[in-house]
Amino acid sequence: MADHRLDDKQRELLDQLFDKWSLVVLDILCDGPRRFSAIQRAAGTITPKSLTQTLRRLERNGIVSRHVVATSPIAVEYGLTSLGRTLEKPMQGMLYWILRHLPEVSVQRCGFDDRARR
Amino acid sequence: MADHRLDDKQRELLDQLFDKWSLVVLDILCDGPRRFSAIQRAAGTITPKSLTQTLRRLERNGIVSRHVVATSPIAVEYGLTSLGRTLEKPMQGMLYWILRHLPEVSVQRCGFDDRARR
DNA sequence: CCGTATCCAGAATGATACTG
DNA sequence: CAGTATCATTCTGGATACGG
Repeated sequence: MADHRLDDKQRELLDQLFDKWSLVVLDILCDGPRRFSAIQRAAGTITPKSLTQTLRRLERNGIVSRHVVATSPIAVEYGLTSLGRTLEKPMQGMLYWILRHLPEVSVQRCGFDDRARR
Repeated sequence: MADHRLDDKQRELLDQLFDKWSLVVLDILCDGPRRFSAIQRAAGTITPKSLTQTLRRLERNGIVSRHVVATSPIAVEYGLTSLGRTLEKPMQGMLYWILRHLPEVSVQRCGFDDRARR
């Protein structure tokens, strides 16, 4: 494995998957389809503008689907596509790493900052 | 699984691991320790400033180690720490996803853009 | 060789207000 | 409800030049 090296196209996609909100939104959608406002609430502090942007990009990449339900008032459901679901496992791997190793990272940071102060 | 939701600290770490260059650099270091200029060459177009920034941050997070060899001229070797190596598998999972699914993503993009044009 | 310093353009993001 | 529009600000990263 690893005879690769990322080219520009691949780095672009990487950037889009790992921008400020994409992973957070994807993580939410892993639990099932959600409506715009539900995602916004779950994500914490994201503004509607940023959320729209994030969802559009994920939709464009074929990872998220957008379904309009013509009720009144209107409802829009976002969910993972089949392509999006293939991303679920590797993504959870990364998120799990964060959960598991953040404490150790915090320790390392303190050590680094102490050394830097001297 | 997945009773979590990322808090601010966790999102911060996520942002640092997935900034423009971190994954590229980590990917290079997976193959073994490398010197500053070797990383720069392998990464493609990164400027020394950005590379320094990326390496410092990874070092601060305890993921990358920096070792100065007092030859003349000076040499500096960067490598993964033991903590960094635990990140290798999940990271390769993501990179592999990119390699594997980029073609499909490209197709999806074209479809999306076509639909948008109308 | 391994960086740091400075400057700067453009992208990303937040705040806020408004619409179908 | 599900966004869009606009403005202000911050943040990122490239270009370039220089220093230990």
